Amino acid sequence: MCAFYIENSEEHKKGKVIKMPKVSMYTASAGCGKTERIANLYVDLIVERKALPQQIVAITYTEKAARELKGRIISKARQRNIDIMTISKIQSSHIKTIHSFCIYLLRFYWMRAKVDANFKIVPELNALYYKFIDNYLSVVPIVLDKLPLEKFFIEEYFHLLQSLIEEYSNSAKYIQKTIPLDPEVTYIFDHMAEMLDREFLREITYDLILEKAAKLVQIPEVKADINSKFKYLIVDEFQDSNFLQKTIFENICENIIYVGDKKQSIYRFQGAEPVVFDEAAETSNIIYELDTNYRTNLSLGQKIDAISKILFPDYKPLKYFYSADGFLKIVEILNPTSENRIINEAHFVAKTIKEMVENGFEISIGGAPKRKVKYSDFAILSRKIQSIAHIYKEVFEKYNIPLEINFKRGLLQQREVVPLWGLLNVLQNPYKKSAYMQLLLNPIFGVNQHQALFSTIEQLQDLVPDDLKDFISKVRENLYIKKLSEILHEFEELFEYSCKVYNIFGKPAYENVRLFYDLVEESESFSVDDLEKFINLQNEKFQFGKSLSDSSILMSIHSAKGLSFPIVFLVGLGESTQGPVMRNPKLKGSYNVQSKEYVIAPIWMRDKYKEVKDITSVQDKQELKRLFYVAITRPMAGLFIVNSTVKPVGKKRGGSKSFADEIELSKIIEAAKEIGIEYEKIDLKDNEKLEKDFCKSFEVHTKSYLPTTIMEDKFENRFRYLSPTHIIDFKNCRALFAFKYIMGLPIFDEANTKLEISCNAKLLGTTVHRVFELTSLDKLDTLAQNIALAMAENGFEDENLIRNLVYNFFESPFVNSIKNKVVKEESEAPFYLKLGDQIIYGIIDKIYHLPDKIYLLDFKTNLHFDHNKFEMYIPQLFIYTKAVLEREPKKDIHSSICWLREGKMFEYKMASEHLQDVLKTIDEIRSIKTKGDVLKLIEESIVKKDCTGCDFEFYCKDEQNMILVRKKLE
DNA sequence: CAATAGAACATTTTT
DNA sequence: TGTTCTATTG
Repeated sequence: MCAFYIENSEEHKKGKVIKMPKVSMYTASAGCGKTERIANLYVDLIVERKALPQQIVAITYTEKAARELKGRIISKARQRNIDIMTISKIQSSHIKTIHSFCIYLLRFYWMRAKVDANFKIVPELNALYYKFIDNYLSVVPIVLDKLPLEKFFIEEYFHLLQSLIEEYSNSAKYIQKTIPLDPEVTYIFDHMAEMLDREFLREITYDLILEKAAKLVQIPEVKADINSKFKYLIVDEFQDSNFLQKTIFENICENIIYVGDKKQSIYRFQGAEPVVFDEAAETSNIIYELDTNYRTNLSLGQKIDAISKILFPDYKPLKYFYSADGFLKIVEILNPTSENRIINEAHFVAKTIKEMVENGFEISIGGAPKRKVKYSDFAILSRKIQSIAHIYKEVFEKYNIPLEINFKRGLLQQREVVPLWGLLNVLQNPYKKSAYMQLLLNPIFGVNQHQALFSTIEQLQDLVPDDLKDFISKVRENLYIKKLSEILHEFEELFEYSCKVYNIFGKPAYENVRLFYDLVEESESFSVDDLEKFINLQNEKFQFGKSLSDSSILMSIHSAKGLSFPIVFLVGLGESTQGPVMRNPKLKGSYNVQSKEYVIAPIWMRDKYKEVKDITSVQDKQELKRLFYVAITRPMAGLFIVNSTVKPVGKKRGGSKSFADEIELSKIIEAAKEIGIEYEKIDLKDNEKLEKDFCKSFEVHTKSYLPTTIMEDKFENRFRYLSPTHIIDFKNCRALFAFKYIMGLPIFDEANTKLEISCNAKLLGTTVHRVFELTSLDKLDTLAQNIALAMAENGFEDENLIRNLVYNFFESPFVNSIKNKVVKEESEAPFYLKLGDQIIYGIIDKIYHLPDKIYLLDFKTNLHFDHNKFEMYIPQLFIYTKAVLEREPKKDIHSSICWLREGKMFEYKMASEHLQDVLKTIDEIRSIKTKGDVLKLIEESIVKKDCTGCDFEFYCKDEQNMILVRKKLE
């Protein structure tokens, strides 16, 4: 059993009486007034004095939904004459997304949740996970045996780690239900859960927020405290919850109200399953079914009902409150070639909207009398938005129809747009490091992450290609005089940026870049700040529900959820549903509805793996149907379903299925006549003119001007960056170097004792280093506090040991002599050093700057001093000294290693033979090019070495293992 | 009828 | 680079 399993509810029942929350549930099809009902429930609770605003938690899944719900509740409260004090309480109450509520809980109970109180949210914690699994696999390597050996070992190894991380995070969402079929995988997951539990993380992912919160609310004392705070929990769009979120809900308070619609569950990529909804329904005390639709007009509603019946066999038709007229039309566009498929679709949509507005087409919405349509009555919804946004923008411009595009969140964060954003920032802020990184760290400018990370601002400036450097300094001269769009235009002319993007990232990325250019032009801004404001405003405009001008809107189906529009065009049905192709992951998981388990199968269990994969693909297809359902239930008065396809030339072979294929649109078309749905087929033959017109402004250069940045030889790339440890290890033992850094072999230990010692040693090291990081010489009085903090963070318990080591340093004569002279202090200072072609990076524990001198210190916690060991560290000391010398050439630099056990410091004297030695070692490392070289390295090294105590002696000593190693290197 | 060869396809959604 | 479909082969 995994450590993250929560106690089984059976045991709960047998043991002490645990109060289960009282659950009521509202299930409501689209348009049946869910939000309205929630707002009423909320206000009722307050009016009837059942709870205060601060005692009610209302949860949604998107920020937009949270804002909207809060707005609704407040306006309801005003209507009901609730006093202004209470309304202001509502303003600041817990009406928020599940994530922001959990963030609140974690920060409030940070000690119990074991997170740093000021944790930051980051996209991924892969480095941490890698470290954990790596530790584990070095102890129990059975999993590794299951990897196929045909590929070079290290690749397979990293691929395995990646899959483990991925599936570990996924499975955490299926609390109580995860079954890794392979016992070894179970153990690894256990290990990871344990490690994550121990750390006081300073950075945390969205998924981890929920995991940590789920664990937190199950701690009895915490639960009691939370329960005393909150009386009611209301969850909107409950169908989008996963098991983990449900667990959190069940521990917050005694009264839960779930509101949702199973048919609208479209967040499987976040672990939401319709089954979560079913389960909650089973345990709820009462289920209310809302079946009167207040959104859609009767005649349209009935047609949507008929289609829904085809999608979901057990679908029940609704009652419709408004009986005004409505229409539903399916249009199929048959294109001669795939080239203009989307463009033609956009033309059809634009043309239809134009005609309807100009002809004064009349609609009635929400029971109001008939009125003429305007542009803002139309919404265009698509499953994929970013690949079509630009095309729609251009086409609608031609028809002179204002179109708002509900941008994919973070166009500015798209990898192809980031360099442009970086460029604009670089122009205005010559000393902003992050701007240079945005500009350079991508395949277009080809600067490596490591290289930039350890560079100073000057070095970064040097990494800018010469022609771009010239461009930047030229543009800076008339900054704020030229519009940003003009600057970008020149940039594009000069560097053909969009063409490069097209060649590297493909068409959708290219279109994003054009979209960005268009936006910049539209904004007419002169400064980055203005541009940013403009783009944010574009986003905001729609997020608050009402557009300011009379314009149609294009948005994704996902973001249209919960919204309604007078007339909807559902487009993009002809787009393929095939996703990006990747290597098969080593583990795959899926929720098995029959067995009610989330099953994780490794690739080495071939049959099970296939089974799991099949389940996933079936569920993916079901979700597409729900997505289609969400789209067709948005309109109030009219719906166009547009499917733009390519006429098959001859017989079709292979390929992917489109959205329309997957939801079996053909079945719906078959039944169209019977239902009374209008159907039109547009067979395009001579739409040549549109194509030509469009392509002129859309020409794509195909020639690539990029140098190839990827070197042929993998080893070349691997050792472009070396750390001092690499060099020390290589000098020490070549076999160790090969095992550790080239082959990525795990470390074995026959007895656990050795492991425990080394584990403790590592822990001691990180704890002590953390104390040194926290403590600066001018604030020595915080030392005791820092020790306590570091120990809590790392879960290290031997306080005496830590104190000894730390005081050995801080009470040393050295510290006393410099204490009052230090002008600047740096901890864990990263550096980057270039020796010829070689880039070396490393981290210096401590740097003390005195007016005329600089002291570099490296702390050793575990080793006792002897002279040989000092010799061993000479390359490291040389590199440190050299790196700092380059930064501060005029100062006198003293580098030392500080053995904390004895409190002894040993100073290094720079010598030219040390440079020669390092260069020689680098040369040797860089000359390793083939597997044969690696093998030679190992064989030569083994003969002459005594390996006692080495982490890798397991390999060298055992002939059987050596046979395996040789086989891998053949 | 079953097995196999080979061609065609393609980058999403959100906190 | 894996999947999925069609055409071909035995």
